Amino acid sequence: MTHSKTSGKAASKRERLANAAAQVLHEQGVATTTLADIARAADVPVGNVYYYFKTKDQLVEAAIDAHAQHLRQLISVLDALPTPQDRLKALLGGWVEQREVTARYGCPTGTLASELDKRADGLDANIAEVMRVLLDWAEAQFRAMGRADARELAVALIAAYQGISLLTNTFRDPGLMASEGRRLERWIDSLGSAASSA
Amino acid sequence: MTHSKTSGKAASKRERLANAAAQVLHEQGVATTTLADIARAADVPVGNVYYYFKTKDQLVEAAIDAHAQHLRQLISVLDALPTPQDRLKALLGGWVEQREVTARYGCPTGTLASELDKRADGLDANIAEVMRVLLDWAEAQFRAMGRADARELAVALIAAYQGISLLTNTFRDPGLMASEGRRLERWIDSLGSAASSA
DNA sequence: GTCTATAAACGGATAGAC
DNA sequence: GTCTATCCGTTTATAGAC
Repeated sequence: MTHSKTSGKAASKRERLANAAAQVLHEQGVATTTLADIARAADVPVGNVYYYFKTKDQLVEAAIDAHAQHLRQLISVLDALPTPQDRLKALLGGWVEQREVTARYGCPTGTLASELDKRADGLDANIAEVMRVLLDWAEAQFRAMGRADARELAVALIAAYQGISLLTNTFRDPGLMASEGRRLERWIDSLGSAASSA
Repeated sequence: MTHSKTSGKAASKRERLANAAAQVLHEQGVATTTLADIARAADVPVGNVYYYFKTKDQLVEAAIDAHAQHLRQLISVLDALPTPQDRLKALLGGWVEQREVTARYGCPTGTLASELDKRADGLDANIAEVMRVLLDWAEAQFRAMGRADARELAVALIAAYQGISLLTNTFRDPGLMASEGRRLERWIDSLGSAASSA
């Protein structure tokens, strides 16, 4: 391999491109984003991009990897918290904190998943994997709370987030995310290890 | 105006194009869909499209109108049912029935909203309006159930649908929609005119 | 009103100089 | 390893014949 994954000093040009791709693809979507857009954001000449990524798809793939990396980091922070309720609520808190960005551009993972599912390339499997990691983590929290229906609850929680992200974005209204965040918090509180109040 | 909105007999070429656009844009997304794709689906020669729609955006707009029309029709059917609970559950039932299509292509309105929000054109306002009609209708049902937090519940319901549509599509798993549909049905049942069990 | 041929623009990708 | 110039396919959109 020609490129070391992480050089000791500043981000390599390859990393700069991957991170720029993650950001610009989130803001503009993959369809409307040109290689020139990404190159400009990374402050790299257009033609030079092809030295690091042979196709646009490889750049999209690198952006997904960047999101996956970010998710792993988030999870490791959450896992330091004492109870599963704390961990889930901290996840919620992060979503609400990001509400302004979400109102403008939607959920980074969700919008990407939505767009990639329409394309022929196999990248949809990559983004599905990222989503599955989050789903599995949430399921583990509900299971730690003693819920037998942990998977269903995890699906409901992530779906609630993806859905409210879409509405927040569609109506450009961060308040929707804030309000739904509070509702979900009450919902988590209401889930003892007992009843199955849907 | 040159074109009558509805000629007595078969769908006009303009209508054929609008309906073909609605379907193909759902299946492929606006970005990857070419005018040639829509023209082929409508069985109209490519160049001729421009006689009816001056730009691709106008065709997208017509597709959104078709979705709005479809929604109004659905609502008028639901409104014939006796109780708000019946009406909401019938809405759920329709979503679950469509789960195979959703697994393949996502929610028609949601995927469109997600994609249009990334584009410079003003079409995002059009699709937001469609979403708002559904939201307002759901709110009216919860209000008829005596809930003071009707708007919040309506947002939660539509968000749940949009979110589970995204997951159903991402994982190509219709079972997710079926399972979440049952959960939401129990949730609606649990909402008396009394407690605010989030 | 309907359709064909083609112009005009754009964007992904490559060749090759430095 | 870095960058410029350019090719080439695709797609939107138009001109104009029928």
